[in-house]
Amino acid sequence: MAAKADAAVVADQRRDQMLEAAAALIAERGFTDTRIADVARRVGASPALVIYYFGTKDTLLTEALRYSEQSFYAAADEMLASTTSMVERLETLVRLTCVPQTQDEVQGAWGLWFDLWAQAFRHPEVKKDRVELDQRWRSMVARVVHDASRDGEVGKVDAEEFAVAFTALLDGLSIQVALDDPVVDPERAYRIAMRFAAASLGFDWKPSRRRAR
Amino acid sequence: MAAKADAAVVADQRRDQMLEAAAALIAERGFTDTRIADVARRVGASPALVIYYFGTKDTLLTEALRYSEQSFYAAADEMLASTTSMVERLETLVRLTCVPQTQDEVQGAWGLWFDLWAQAFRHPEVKKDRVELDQRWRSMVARVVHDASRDGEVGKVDAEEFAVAFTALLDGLSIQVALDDPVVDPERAYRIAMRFAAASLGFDWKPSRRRAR
DNA sequence: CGTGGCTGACTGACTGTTCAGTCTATGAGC
DNA sequence: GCTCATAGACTGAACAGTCAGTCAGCCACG
Repeated sequence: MAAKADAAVVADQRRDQMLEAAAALIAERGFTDTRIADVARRVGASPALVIYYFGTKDTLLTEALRYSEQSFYAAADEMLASTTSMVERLETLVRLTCVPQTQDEVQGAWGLWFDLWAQAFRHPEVKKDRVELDQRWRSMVARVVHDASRDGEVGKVDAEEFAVAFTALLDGLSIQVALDDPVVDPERAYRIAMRFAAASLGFDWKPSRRRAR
Repeated sequence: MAAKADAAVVADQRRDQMLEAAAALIAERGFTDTRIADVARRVGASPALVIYYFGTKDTLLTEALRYSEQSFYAAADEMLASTTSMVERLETLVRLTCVPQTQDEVQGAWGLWFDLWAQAFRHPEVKKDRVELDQRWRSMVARVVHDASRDGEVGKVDAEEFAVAFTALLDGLSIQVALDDPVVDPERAYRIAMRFAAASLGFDWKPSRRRAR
Protein backbone atom coordinates (compact mmCIF):
# COMPACT_ATOMS: atom_id res chain seq x y z
CA MET A 1 0.00 0.00 0.00
CA ALA A 2 2.70 2.39 1.08
CA ALA A 3 4.72 1.10 -1.82
CA LYS A 4 1.98 1.91 -4.23
CA ALA A 5 1.65 5.40 -2.81
CA ASP A 6 5.40 5.91 -3.09
CA ALA A 7 5.38 4.77 -6.65
CA ALA A 8 2.60 7.18 -7.43
CA VAL A 9 4.57 10.03 -5.91
CA VAL A 10 7.65 9.14 -7.91
CA ALA A 11 5.56 8.92 -11.05
CA ASP A 12 4.05 12.32 -10.37
CA GLN A 13 7.48 13.83 -9.86
CA ARG A 14 8.63 12.34 -13.11
CA ARG A 15 5.62 13.76 -14.89
CA ASP A 16 6.22 17.21 -13.49
CA GLN A 17 9.89 17.03 -14.35
CA MET A 18 9.00 16.19 -17.90
CA LEU A 19 6.37 18.89 -18.14
CA GLU A 20 8.78 21.48 -16.84
CA ALA A 21 11.53 20.33 -19.17
CA ALA A 22 9.13 20.34 -22.09
CA ALA A 23 7.90 23.83 -21.24
CA ALA A 24 11.45 25.14 -21.03
CA LEU A 25 12.32 23.56 -24.35
CA ILE A 26 9.22 24.90 -26.05
CA ALA A 27 10.15 28.36 -24.85
CA GLU A 28 13.66 27.94 -26.24
CA ARG A 29 13.14 26.13 -29.51
CA GLY A 30 9.44 26.46 -30.17
CA PHE A 31 6.57 24.01 -30.05
CA THR A 32 7.15 22.01 -33.20
CA ASP A 33 10.92 22.07 -32.88
CA THR A 34 10.85 20.36 -29.52
CA ARG A 35 11.79 16.67 -29.75
CA ILE A 36 10.84 14.10 -27.22
CA ALA A 37 14.47 13.01 -27.28
CA ASP A 38 15.39 16.48 -25.97
CA VAL A 39 12.90 16.26 -23.17
CA ALA A 40 14.11 12.78 -22.34
CA ARG A 41 17.74 13.85 -22.23
CA ARG A 42 16.92 16.78 -19.99
CA VAL A 43 15.29 14.59 -17.39
CA GLY A 44 17.87 11.86 -17.83
CA ALA A 45 15.60 9.23 -19.25
CA SER A 46 14.98 7.43 -22.50
CA PRO A 47 12.60 8.76 -25.15
CA ALA A 48 10.56 5.65 -24.62
CA LEU A 49 9.84 6.66 -21.06
CA VAL A 50 8.40 9.95 -22.15
CA ILE A 51 6.00 8.11 -24.40
CA TYR A 52 5.36 5.71 -21.55
CA TYR A 53 4.07 8.60 -19.48
CA PHE A 54 2.29 10.71 -22.05
CA GLY A 55 1.44 8.29 -24.78
CA THR A 56 2.11 10.77 -27.51
CA LYS A 57 4.32 13.72 -28.21
CA ASP A 58 1.40 16.01 -28.75
CA THR A 59 -0.21 15.41 -25.37
CA LEU A 60 3.11 16.01 -23.68
CA LEU A 61 3.60 19.36 -25.36
CA THR A 62 0.03 20.47 -24.97
CA GLU A 63 0.00 19.56 -21.30
CA ALA A 64 3.32 21.32 -20.88
CA LEU A 65 1.79 24.51 -22.25
CA ARG A 66 -1.14 24.28 -19.87
CA TYR A 67 1.14 23.45 -16.97
CA SER A 68 3.35 26.44 -17.57
CA GLU A 69 0.61 28.97 -18.09
CA GLN A 70 -1.24 27.84 -15.04
CA SER A 71 1.81 28.21 -12.86
CA PHE A 72 2.23 31.69 -14.30
CA TYR A 73 -1.25 32.67 -13.18
CA ALA A 74 -0.71 31.03 -9.83
CA ALA A 75 2.40 33.15 -9.37
CA ALA A 76 0.48 36.28 -10.31
CA ASP A 77 -2.26 35.41 -7.88
CA GLU A 78 0.25 35.03 -5.10
CA MET A 79 2.03 38.28 -5.85
CA LEU A 80 -1.28 40.08 -5.78
CA ALA A 81 -1.78 39.02 -2.19
CA SER A 82 1.18 41.08 -0.99
CA THR A 83 -0.74 44.38 -1.11
CA THR A 84 -4.26 45.65 -1.03
CA SER A 85 -3.50 48.93 -2.76
CA MET A 86 -4.96 48.86 -6.24
CA VAL A 87 -2.24 50.98 -7.79
CA GLU A 88 0.50 48.81 -6.37
CA ARG A 89 -1.34 45.73 -7.52
CA LEU A 90 -1.67 47.05 -11.02
CA GLU A 91 1.99 47.98 -10.99
CA THR A 92 2.79 44.43 -10.00
CA LEU A 93 0.79 43.01 -12.87
CA VAL A 94 2.34 45.36 -15.38
CA ARG A 95 5.82 44.60 -14.18
CA LEU A 96 5.07 40.91 -14.32
CA THR A 97 4.11 41.05 -17.97
CA CYS A 98 6.14 43.89 -19.40
CA VAL A 99 9.43 43.92 -17.54
CA PRO A 100 11.94 41.14 -18.13
CA GLN A 101 12.60 39.04 -15.06
CA THR A 102 16.11 37.72 -14.65
CA GLN A 103 15.04 35.62 -11.72
CA ASP A 104 12.76 32.62 -11.96
CA GLU A 105 12.22 30.57 -15.02
CA VAL A 106 9.68 33.14 -16.09
CA GLN A 107 12.00 34.97 -18.47
CA GLY A 108 11.38 32.51 -21.25
CA ALA A 109 7.67 32.46 -20.66
CA TRP A 110 7.06 34.85 -23.51
CA GLY A 111 8.18 32.29 -26.02
CA LEU A 112 5.46 30.08 -24.66
CA TRP A 113 2.80 32.69 -25.30
CA PHE A 114 3.69 32.96 -28.93
CA ASP A 115 3.48 29.22 -29.36
CA LEU A 116 0.32 29.01 -27.33
CA TRP A 117 -1.31 31.54 -29.62
CA ALA A 118 -0.07 29.82 -32.73
CA GLN A 119 -1.35 26.47 -31.49
CA ALA A 120 -4.65 27.92 -30.32
CA PHE A 121 -5.22 29.51 -33.69
CA ARG A 122 -5.20 26.12 -35.37
CA HIS A 123 -6.31 23.61 -32.76
CA PRO A 124 -9.77 24.05 -31.27
CA GLU A 125 -8.91 22.20 -28.10
CA VAL A 126 -6.00 24.48 -27.32
CA LYS A 127 -8.14 27.42 -28.31
CA LYS A 128 -10.74 26.56 -25.70
CA ASP A 129 -8.08 26.23 -23.04
CA ARG A 130 -6.56 29.56 -23.90
CA VAL A 131 -9.90 31.30 -23.69
CA GLU A 132 -10.33 30.00 -20.17
CA LEU A 133 -6.81 31.01 -19.22
CA ASP A 134 -7.35 34.51 -20.52
CA GLN A 135 -10.66 34.80 -18.78
CA ARG A 136 -8.91 33.99 -15.55
CA TRP A 137 -6.36 36.69 -16.26
CA ARG A 138 -9.04 39.28 -16.97
CA SER A 139 -10.96 38.28 -13.89
CA MET A 140 -7.86 38.86 -11.84
CA VAL A 141 -7.59 42.39 -13.16
CA ALA A 142 -11.29 43.02 -12.79
CA ARG A 143 -11.23 41.84 -9.20
CA VAL A 144 -8.40 44.20 -8.33
CA VAL A 145 -10.42 47.10 -9.66
CA HIS A 146 -13.64 45.88 -8.17
CA ASP A 147 -12.13 45.53 -4.71
CA ALA A 148 -10.68 49.01 -4.94
CA SER A 149 -14.02 50.36 -6.03
CA ARG A 150 -15.71 48.68 -3.08
CA ASP A 151 -13.13 50.16 -0.70
CA GLY A 152 -13.54 53.61 -2.18
CA GLU A 153 -10.05 53.78 -3.68
CA VAL A 154 -11.61 54.61 -7.01
CA GLY A 155 -15.08 55.71 -8.04
CA LYS A 156 -17.62 53.67 -9.93
CA VAL A 157 -16.08 52.14 -13.02
CA ASP A 158 -16.87 49.27 -15.32
CA ALA A 159 -14.23 46.89 -14.00
CA GLU A 160 -14.87 44.26 -16.62
CA GLU A 161 -14.63 46.64 -19.54
CA PHE A 162 -11.44 48.05 -18.11
CA ALA A 163 -10.03 44.56 -17.69
CA VAL A 164 -10.63 43.68 -21.33
CA ALA A 165 -8.92 46.82 -22.58
CA PHE A 166 -6.11 46.74 -20.05
CA THR A 167 -5.16 43.11 -20.64
CA ALA A 168 -5.22 43.65 -24.38
CA LEU A 169 -2.91 46.60 -23.98
CA LEU A 170 -0.60 44.55 -21.77
CA ASP A 171 -0.50 41.76 -24.33
CA GLY A 172 0.42 44.20 -27.07
CA LEU A 173 3.08 45.92 -25.02
CA SER A 174 4.62 42.70 -23.79
CA ILE A 175 4.95 41.49 -27.35
CA GLN A 176 7.06 44.50 -28.21
CA VAL A 177 9.18 44.08 -25.11
CA ALA A 178 9.59 40.36 -25.65
CA LEU A 179 10.73 40.97 -29.21
CA ASP A 180 13.22 43.62 -28.14
CA ASP A 181 11.63 46.44 -30.03
CA PRO A 182 14.00 49.35 -29.38
CA VAL A 183 11.11 51.80 -29.54
CA VAL A 184 9.21 50.06 -26.77
CA ASP A 185 11.60 49.38 -23.93
CA PRO A 186 10.29 47.91 -20.67
CA GLU A 187 10.30 51.28 -18.93
CA ARG A 188 8.18 52.84 -21.61
CA ALA A 189 5.76 49.95 -21.77
CA TYR A 190 5.38 50.20 -18.02
CA ARG A 191 4.65 53.91 -18.22
CA ILE A 192 2.13 53.54 -21.03
CA ALA A 193 0.23 50.81 -19.26
CA MET A 194 0.06 52.69 -15.97
CA ARG A 195 -0.95 55.93 -17.63
CA PHE A 196 -3.75 54.10 -19.37
CA ALA A 197 -4.92 52.66 -16.09
CA ALA A 198 -4.73 56.01 -14.39
CA ALA A 199 -6.71 57.71 -17.14
CA SER A 200 -9.32 54.96 -17.31
CA LEU A 201 -9.85 54.61 -13.60
CA GLY A 202 -9.31 58.20 -12.64
CA PHE A 203 -6.33 58.15 -10.31
CA ASP A 204 -3.10 60.12 -10.40
CA TRP A 205 0.02 58.33 -11.34
CA LYS A 206 3.58 59.44 -11.88
CA PRO A 207 6.46 57.22 -12.86
CA SER A 208 8.63 56.78 -9.80
CA ARG A 209 12.37 56.76 -10.25
CA ARG A 210 12.50 53.11 -9.55
CA ARG A 211 15.35 51.03 -10.86
CA ALA A 212 13.88 48.51 -13.22
CA ARG A 213 15.17 44.99 -12.51
CA MET B 1 17.54 39.49 -75.21
CA ALA B 2 13.76 39.68 -75.31
CA ALA B 3 13.75 36.01 -74.52
CA LYS B 4 15.86 36.57 -71.49
CA ALA B 5 13.61 39.35 -70.30
CA ASP B 6 10.56 37.15 -70.82
CA ALA B 7 12.18 34.39 -68.90
CA ALA B 8 12.94 36.75 -66.06
CA VAL B 9 9.31 37.87 -65.96
CA VAL B 10 8.10 34.30 -65.87
CA ALA B 11 10.57 33.51 -63.16
CA ASP B 12 9.39 36.47 -61.10
CA GLN B 13 5.79 35.37 -61.48
CA ARG B 14 6.72 31.90 -60.36
CA ARG B 15 8.50 33.31 -57.34
CA ASP B 16 5.54 35.43 -56.36
CA GLN B 17 3.16 32.52 -56.85
CA MET B 18 5.28 30.44 -54.56
CA LEU B 19 5.61 33.15 -51.96
CA GLU B 20 1.87 33.66 -51.93
CA ALA B 21 1.19 29.95 -51.72
CA ALA B 22 3.73 29.60 -48.93
CA ALA B 23 2.20 32.50 -47.00
CA ALA B 24 -1.27 31.00 -47.30
CA LEU B 25 -0.01 27.64 -46.14
CA ILE B 26 1.87 29.12 -43.20
CA ALA B 27 -1.32 30.86 -42.16
CA GLU B 28 -3.23 27.58 -42.36
CA ARG B 29 -0.82 25.04 -40.97
CA GLY B 30 1.85 27.10 -39.28
CA PHE B 31 5.44 27.85 -40.12
CA THR B 32 7.14 24.59 -39.26
CA ASP B 33 4.27 22.46 -40.48
CA THR B 34 4.47 23.84 -43.97
CA ARG B 35 6.14 21.44 -46.41
CA ILE B 36 7.77 22.45 -49.63
CA ALA B 37 5.78 19.68 -51.27
CA ASP B 38 2.58 21.51 -50.26
CA VAL B 39 3.80 24.75 -51.77
CA ALA B 40 4.85 22.92 -54.91
CA ARG B 41 1.48 21.22 -55.29
CA ARG B 42 -0.36 24.49 -54.80
CA VAL B 43 1.50 26.17 -57.65
CA GLY B 44 1.42 23.05 -59.79
CA ALA B 45 5.11 22.38 -59.82
CA SER B 46 7.55 19.87 -58.46
CA PRO B 47 9.16 20.21 -55.04
CA ALA B 48 12.47 20.36 -56.82
CA LEU B 49 11.45 23.56 -58.54
CA VAL B 50 10.76 25.27 -55.27
CA ILE B 51 14.25 24.42 -54.13
CA TYR B 52 15.48 25.53 -57.53
CA TYR B 53 14.08 28.98 -56.84
CA PHE B 54 14.73 29.42 -53.16
CA GLY B 55 17.58 27.07 -52.45
CA THR B 56 16.30 26.14 -49.05
CA LYS B 57 13.03 25.72 -47.29
CA ASP B 58 13.88 28.27 -44.67
CA THR B 59 14.53 31.11 -47.10
CA LEU B 60 11.26 30.37 -48.85
CA LEU B 61 9.26 30.54 -45.64
CA THR B 62 11.06 33.54 -44.26
CA GLU B 63 10.67 35.46 -47.49
CA ALA B 64 7.03 34.43 -47.61
CA LEU B 65 6.49 35.99 -44.19
CA ARG B 66 8.13 39.21 -45.27
CA TYR B 67 6.22 39.23 -48.52
CA SER B 68 2.88 38.79 -46.84
CA GLU B 69 3.38 41.37 -44.12
CA GLN B 70 4.62 43.91 -46.58
CA SER B 71 1.60 43.48 -48.79
CA PHE B 72 -0.54 43.90 -45.69
CA TYR B 73 1.02 47.26 -44.97
CA ALA B 74 0.78 48.25 -48.58
CA ALA B 75 -2.95 47.49 -48.47
CA ALA B 76 -3.31 49.55 -45.32
CA ASP B 77 -1.45 52.42 -46.91
CA GLU B 78 -3.76 52.34 -49.86
CA MET B 79 -6.93 52.23 -47.79
CA LEU B 80 -5.73 55.21 -45.84
CA ALA B 81 -5.66 57.26 -48.99
CA SER B 82 -9.44 57.05 -49.41
CA THR B 83 -10.15 59.71 -46.77
CA THR B 84 -8.43 62.57 -45.07
CA SER B 85 -10.61 62.50 -41.97
CA MET B 86 -8.58 61.25 -39.05
CA VAL B 87 -11.46 59.49 -37.34
CA GLU B 88 -12.41 57.64 -40.47
CA ARG B 89 -8.81 56.71 -41.04
CA LEU B 90 -8.48 55.35 -37.55
CA GLU B 91 -11.73 53.45 -38.00
CA THR B 92 -10.29 51.95 -41.14
CA LEU B 93 -7.16 50.79 -39.36
CA VAL B 94 -9.10 49.34 -36.47
CA ARG B 95 -11.44 47.51 -38.77
CA LEU B 96 -8.51 46.21 -40.76
CA THR B 97 -6.91 44.63 -37.72
CA CYS B 98 -9.80 43.74 -35.46
CA VAL B 99 -12.70 42.81 -37.69
CA PRO B 100 -12.58 39.57 -39.65
CA GLN B 101 -12.53 40.09 -43.40
CA THR B 102 -14.28 37.49 -45.50
CA GLN B 103 -12.97 39.05 -48.65
CA ASP B 104 -9.34 39.00 -49.69
CA GLU B 105 -6.80 36.53 -48.57
CA VAL B 106 -6.35 38.68 -45.51
CA GLN B 107 -8.57 36.56 -43.29
CA GLY B 108 -5.81 34.11 -42.54
CA ALA B 109 -3.25 36.84 -41.98
CA TRP B 110 -3.57 36.52 -38.23
CA GLY B 111 -2.06 33.09 -38.31
CA LEU B 112 0.94 34.67 -39.94
CA TRP B 113 1.38 37.14 -37.12
CA PHE B 114 1.55 34.44 -34.55
CA ASP B 115 4.18 32.60 -36.50
CA LEU B 116 6.05 35.77 -37.27
CA TRP B 117 6.25 36.53 -33.57
CA ALA B 118 7.29 33.02 -32.69
CA GLN B 119 10.01 33.08 -35.34
CA ALA B 120 11.15 36.57 -34.42
CA PHE B 121 11.47 35.55 -30.80
CA ARG B 122 14.06 32.95 -31.68
CA HIS B 123 15.75 34.13 -34.86
CA PRO B 124 17.56 37.48 -34.73
CA GLU B 125 17.26 38.04 -38.46
CA VAL B 126 13.50 37.74 -38.39
CA LYS B 127 13.44 39.81 -35.25
CA LYS B 128 15.15 42.69 -36.98
CA ASP B 129 12.72 42.51 -39.87
CA ARG B 130 9.75 42.52 -37.59
CA VAL B 131 10.97 45.57 -35.73
CA GLU B 132 11.18 47.45 -39.02
CA LEU B 133 7.75 46.27 -40.06
CA ASP B 134 6.24 47.39 -36.79
CA GLN B 135 7.97 50.72 -36.97
CA ARG B 136 6.35 51.23 -40.33
CA TRP B 137 2.98 50.39 -38.84
CA ARG B 138 3.43 52.82 -35.98
CA SER B 139 4.62 55.51 -38.35
CA MET B 140 1.47 55.07 -40.33
CA VAL B 141 -0.65 55.69 -37.26
CA ALA B 142 1.54 58.57 -36.12
CA ARG B 143 1.26 60.21 -39.51
CA VAL B 144 -2.52 60.02 -39.46
CA VAL B 145 -2.57 61.81 -36.13
CA HIS B 146 0.14 64.23 -37.10
CA ASP B 147 -1.67 65.24 -40.28
CA ALA B 148 -4.89 65.77 -38.35
CA SER B 149 -3.04 67.84 -35.79
CA ARG B 150 -1.55 69.97 -38.56
CA ASP B 151 -5.00 70.47 -40.09
CA GLY B 152 -6.52 71.40 -36.76
CA GLU B 153 -8.73 68.33 -36.49
CA VAL B 154 -7.23 67.65 -33.09
CA GLY B 155 -5.16 69.70 -30.71
CA LYS B 156 -1.53 69.21 -29.89
CA VAL B 157 -0.81 65.61 -28.99
CA ASP B 158 2.22 63.40 -28.87
CA ALA B 159 1.49 61.45 -32.04
CA GLU B 160 4.34 59.02 -31.57
CA GLU B 161 3.45 58.15 -28.00
CA PHE B 162 -0.14 57.65 -29.06
CA ALA B 163 0.96 55.41 -31.92
CA VAL B 164 2.95 53.14 -29.61
CA ALA B 165 0.05 52.70 -27.22
CA PHE B 166 -2.61 52.43 -29.89
CA THR B 167 -0.82 49.83 -31.98
CA ALA B 168 -0.09 47.79 -28.86
CA LEU B 169 -3.77 47.91 -27.96
CA LEU B 170 -4.71 46.87 -31.47
CA ASP B 171 -2.31 43.95 -31.34
CA GLY B 172 -3.78 42.79 -28.07
CA LEU B 173 -7.35 43.13 -29.22
CA SER B 174 -6.75 41.46 -32.55
CA ILE B 175 -5.24 38.47 -30.76
CA GLN B 176 -8.45 37.98 -28.85
CA VAL B 177 -10.56 38.36 -31.94
CA ALA B 178 -8.33 36.07 -33.97
CA LEU B 179 -8.56 33.40 -31.28
CA ASP B 180 -12.34 33.70 -31.11
CA ASP B 181 -12.49 34.83 -27.52
CA PRO B 182 -16.23 35.03 -26.84
CA VAL B 183 -15.67 37.92 -24.43
CA VAL B 184 -13.95 40.04 -27.03
CA ASP B 185 -16.01 39.96 -30.18
CA PRO B 186 -15.01 42.15 -33.14
CA GLU B 187 -17.65 44.74 -32.32
CA ARG B 188 -16.38 45.16 -28.83
CA ALA B 189 -12.75 45.29 -29.87
CA TYR B 190 -13.66 47.97 -32.36
CA ARG B 191 -15.43 49.99 -29.71
CA ILE B 192 -12.64 49.70 -27.18
CA ALA B 193 -10.00 50.77 -29.67
CA MET B 194 -11.97 53.76 -30.88
CA ARG B 195 -12.86 54.87 -27.39
CA PHE B 196 -9.21 54.75 -26.47
CA ALA B 197 -8.33 56.86 -29.47
CA ALA B 198 -11.09 59.32 -28.69
CA ALA B 199 -10.01 59.66 -25.08
CA SER B 200 -6.32 59.97 -25.94
CA LEU B 201 -6.72 62.43 -28.77
CA GLY B 202 -9.68 64.30 -27.41
CA PHE B 203 -12.43 63.83 -29.94
CA ASP B 204 -15.98 62.61 -29.55
CA TRP B 205 -16.82 59.20 -30.79
CA LYS B 206 -19.95 57.12 -30.68
CA PRO B 207 -20.31 53.65 -32.12
CA SER B 208 -22.43 53.93 -35.22
CA ARG B 209 -24.99 51.24 -35.93
CA ARG B 210 -22.88 49.89 -38.73
CA ARG B 211 -23.18 46.31 -39.81
CA ALA B 212 -19.92 44.63 -39.11
CA ARG B 213 -18.52 42.71 -42.11
C1' DC C 1 22.92 22.71 -80.75
C1' DG C 2 22.84 24.59 -76.41
C1' DT C 3 20.78 26.95 -72.78
C1' DG C 4 17.85 27.02 -68.92
C1' DG C 5 13.49 25.96 -66.74
C1' DC C 6 11.96 22.02 -64.99
C1' DT C 7 11.22 17.19 -63.18
C1' DG C 8 11.17 12.16 -61.43
C1' DA C 9 13.47 9.28 -58.85
C1' DC C 10 16.27 8.82 -55.18
C1' DT C 11 18.64 9.33 -50.67
C1' DG C 12 20.10 10.28 -46.24
C1' DA C 13 18.90 12.07 -42.06
C1' DC C 14 15.70 12.47 -38.61
C1' DT C 15 12.22 11.11 -35.29
C1' DG C 16 7.77 9.43 -33.12
C1' DT C 17 6.35 5.20 -31.68
C1' DT C 18 6.50 0.08 -30.75
C1' DC C 19 8.05 -3.88 -28.53
C1' DA C 20 10.28 -7.39 -26.24
C1' DG C 21 12.46 -7.78 -22.50
C1' DT C 22 15.46 -6.08 -18.04
C1' DC C 23 15.77 -4.69 -13.43
C1' DT C 24 13.94 -3.69 -8.88
C1' DA C 25 11.00 -3.96 -5.19
C1' DT C 26 7.07 -5.74 -3.06
C1' DG C 27 4.19 -9.00 -0.90
C1' DA C 28 2.21 -13.61 -0.41
C1' DG C 29 3.02 -18.25 0.79
C1' DC C 30 5.76 -21.49 3.10
C1' DG D 1 13.54 -15.57 6.75
C1' DC D 2 13.52 -17.39 2.27
C1' DT D 3 11.58 -18.05 -2.32
C1' DC D 4 9.12 -16.87 -6.07
C1' DA D 5 5.61 -14.74 -8.83
C1' DT D 6 4.00 -10.23 -10.05
C1' DA D 7 3.86 -5.51 -11.22
C1' DG D 8 5.51 -1.62 -12.83
C1' DA D 9 9.20 1.63 -14.04
C1' DC D 10 12.30 1.71 -17.51
C1' DT D 11 15.25 0.87 -21.75
C1' DG D 12 17.78 -0.45 -26.35
C1' DA D 13 16.98 -1.54 -30.64
C1' DA D 14 14.38 -1.62 -34.40
C1' DC D 15 10.60 0.15 -37.40
C1' DA D 16 8.08 3.03 -40.37
C1' DG D 17 7.12 7.18 -42.15
C1' DT D 18 8.37 11.79 -43.48
C1' DC D 19 10.91 15.30 -45.89
C1' DA D 20 14.52 18.54 -47.39
C1' DG D 21 17.65 18.51 -50.66
C1' DT D 22 20.47 16.16 -54.85
C1' DC D 23 21.23 14.79 -59.43
C1' DA D 24 21.16 13.33 -63.96
C1' DG D 25 18.76 14.21 -67.57
C1' DC D 26 14.38 15.79 -70.36
C1' DC D 27 12.34 19.14 -73.39
C1' DA D 28 11.07 23.46 -75.61
C1' DC D 29 12.73 27.23 -77.67
C1' DG D 30 15.76 30.39 -79.90
